[in-house]
Amino acid sequence: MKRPTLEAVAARAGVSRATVSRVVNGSATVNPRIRTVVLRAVEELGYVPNPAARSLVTQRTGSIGLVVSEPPARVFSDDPFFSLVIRAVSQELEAADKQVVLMMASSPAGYDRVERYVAGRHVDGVILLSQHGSDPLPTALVRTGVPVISHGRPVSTTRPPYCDADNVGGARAAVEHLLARGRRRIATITGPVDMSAGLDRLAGYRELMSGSGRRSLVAVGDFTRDSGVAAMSQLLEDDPGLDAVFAASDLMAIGALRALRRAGRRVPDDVAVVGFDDIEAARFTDPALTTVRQPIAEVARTIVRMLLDGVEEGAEPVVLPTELIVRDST
Amino acid sequence: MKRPTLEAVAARAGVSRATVSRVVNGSATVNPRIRTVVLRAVEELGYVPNPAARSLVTQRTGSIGLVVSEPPARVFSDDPFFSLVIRAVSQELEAADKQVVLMMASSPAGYDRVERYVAGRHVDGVILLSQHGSDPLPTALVRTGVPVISHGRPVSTTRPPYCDADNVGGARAAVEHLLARGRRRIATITGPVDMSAGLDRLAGYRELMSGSGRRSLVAVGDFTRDSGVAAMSQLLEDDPGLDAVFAASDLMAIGALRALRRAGRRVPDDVAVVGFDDIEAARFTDPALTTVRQPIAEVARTIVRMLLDGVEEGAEPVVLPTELIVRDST
DNA sequence: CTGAAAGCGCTTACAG
DNA sequence: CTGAAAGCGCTTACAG
Repeated sequence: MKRPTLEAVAARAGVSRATVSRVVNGSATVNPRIRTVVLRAVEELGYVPNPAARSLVTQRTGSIGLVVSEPPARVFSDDPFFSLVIRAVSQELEAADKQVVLMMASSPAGYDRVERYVAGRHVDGVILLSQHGSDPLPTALVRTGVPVISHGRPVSTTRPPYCDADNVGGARAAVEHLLARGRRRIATITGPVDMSAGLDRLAGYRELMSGSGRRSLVAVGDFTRDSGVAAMSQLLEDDPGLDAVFAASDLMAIGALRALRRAGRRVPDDVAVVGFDDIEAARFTDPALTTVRQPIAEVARTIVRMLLDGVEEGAEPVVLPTELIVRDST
Repeated sequence: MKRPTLEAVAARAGVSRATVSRVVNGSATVNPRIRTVVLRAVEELGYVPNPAARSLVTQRTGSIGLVVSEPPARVFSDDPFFSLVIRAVSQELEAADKQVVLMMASSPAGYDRVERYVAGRHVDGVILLSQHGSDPLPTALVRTGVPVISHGRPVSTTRPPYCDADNVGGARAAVEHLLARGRRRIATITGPVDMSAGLDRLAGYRELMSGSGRRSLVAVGDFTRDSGVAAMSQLLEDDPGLDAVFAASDLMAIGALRALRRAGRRVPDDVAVVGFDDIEAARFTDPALTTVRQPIAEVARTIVRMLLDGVEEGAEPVVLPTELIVRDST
């Protein structure tokens, strides 16, 4: 069962290959009568254009690479954030009739593979997700000449254009809220300190703390629940009198809740807890979690638009506002 | 900045295009000395093969489509199960040096788009995830002639080869455990009844209940937390004396825990709860959740192997064992 | 082991 | 508006 080619359709319709090509690609300059005949032939033969042949001549593929730069053990691990981002991005891309090629990279071999793939022009553009400080990919990919947009502020020396949520502002709002609630000894559990989301949320916290003349109390986490448990236990040991904690992710906040429960602290009576992300699970904790919501879909939409609009290196980044969602944990 | 072609490399190395092609593709029949020269030229020019040209002649693309057939609102919503599966599958695929094209389909337009893409031979094979009863995609994709393997038992009339976890056995083990713990009025919260995972887990429950001469007590859910809350409330209304519930997903079990808490029932004292999946969150509920673990990575590995081995329609399905993980909720 | 040549299936100036 | 023809960048029998 060989697939019919343009040639076959042309023969059947009694026209040239060029004409069939024009009809298939929706060119305006085709006689309506002929168009109808060609369309019928396409239909009858079940013709579907060969994408390889097409992109060989057009030099475009219609695909966009979504590069997730993470230890594979974590990427999708259990963190809904990535999932939500990936869904939002791919939805936007498909609305623009682009296919999404999902690439995970987490090892030198993985970086190589992704770089080769992009350099080989398998994709017309790349969206970079979740980069860490040591990540060689932003630089390598920008060097291929393929358009690159970063999801989240890049930490690499190469700075592709990016869109991000307002992490600093969100953290600020969280701490402000805690202060307004009368909390005085406010700790934070940070994200990975080699990622901009981790860094920026910490910066927002520190800014407000030092601005109000208070001492920072910091424990480092990595966005996972388990790290939230460990960090909270550590904080309790460092300052048993703390009365609030701002966790840089909801997952870590969930871990913190568990550590607090184990330590016999009541939330929010003894310790208030604020998370970040507003994943669905935040509504299901006991007590329900106060958290900072990110405009995930909007960031995705913006990134796709930037990529399709051909935004160049050096362009102004776009930073979208976050929103504090107050529930029962504060 | 034009990309160098095979031609350019050949010129630089002083050999024919055919020879360069052989070297690049690792053909054994090349004089080692020549190979070295060619490799140097490739290096100096930064040559990367053009995939479109290559696949135009080889008729292969090196890509595998991962088709997720779900309302976009749910796919990645907050359910880590999909994420875990997608990660596992793409890891296996990349180990086999295949690229992963992620395709979400949830509307007639989406189905069409996916079908055209596959029919256009953008991919060498397709893995089908999460089909619902009314899903036209299995049939449409099988008809394209592209190899299709299903993740999970298909519910369509067309039956592509598949690999699945032992859903029936897992449900059976959950109910057996509940019976062994002395529970007598055991309810279940089902998954969507147009999906095989929902159907099979319900079948396992029913089988054991009727086998032990008990009446089934069923509420329908859709795998989400919210549906777990609603279903549990319903069950409590239907039979206030129930002493156990088997939820067909951990997320629904989490919802059930919340509904039970609200209703003033203690877990496990008044009501024992068992989930299904063993996602990470199951360790963080209060009390920690007893659940049925699925071999997600193993299923993924098997599916990829089946696809690459060219398993044909009509082949024996592979069903992998599940395992009961006992924690504090029973 | 190597090269000349055909051919994969399209698109797109260029004429007419 | 339509067609003949060149060309996109590879791979692979086929000779030698």
